[in-house]
Amino acid sequence: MKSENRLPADFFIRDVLEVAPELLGKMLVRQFSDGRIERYRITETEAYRGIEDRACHASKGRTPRTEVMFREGGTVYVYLIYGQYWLLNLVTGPEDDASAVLIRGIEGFSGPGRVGRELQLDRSFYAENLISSERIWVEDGEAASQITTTPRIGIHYAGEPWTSNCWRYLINASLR
DNA sequence: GTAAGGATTGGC
DNA sequence: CCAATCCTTACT
Repeated sequence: MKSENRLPADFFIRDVLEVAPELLGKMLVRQFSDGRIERYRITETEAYRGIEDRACHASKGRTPRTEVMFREGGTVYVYLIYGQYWLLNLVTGPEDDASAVLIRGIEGFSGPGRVGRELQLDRSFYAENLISSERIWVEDGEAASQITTTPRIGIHYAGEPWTSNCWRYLINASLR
């Protein structure tokens, strides 16, 4: 019952530009340490596409931090930003395709830092397997009826065409 | 060892 | 628009 609707690995082992928009409307599920299970509808995502994408962390090479992005899709990539926020990414594509989707918003919580805070993420979630994990996974949900796209946020340093690519996806034009 | 900078947020 | 905050990375 619990995992009936859990998305399989195949969902994530595709081009990040397909996965990122399709994640809108899906349910991000978190089982906390006290056993409480919460489900959050995904409302905003961003695609980071491989080593050529200058906005993608993997463009700086395979380091201890980015290593998980090079793995097969279906795992978690978390990292600490500004020394205070854990940002949640879902790795996509086949092995050696260093792409991932940044979860920028879930229903009730707007902004990637707030998502990580609500989900109580920390470094122990690095490389967590979304297919087998007992504390975080993704379930199917009602597809988004309308999707808005814009350039990605906070990557001014990346240069063209990366700063202009509309790789940010939102439900119902729910801009913040 | 030291310094620079960041896929943010919140406040002015 | 700007500062807080502190870990990661790239140097000296």
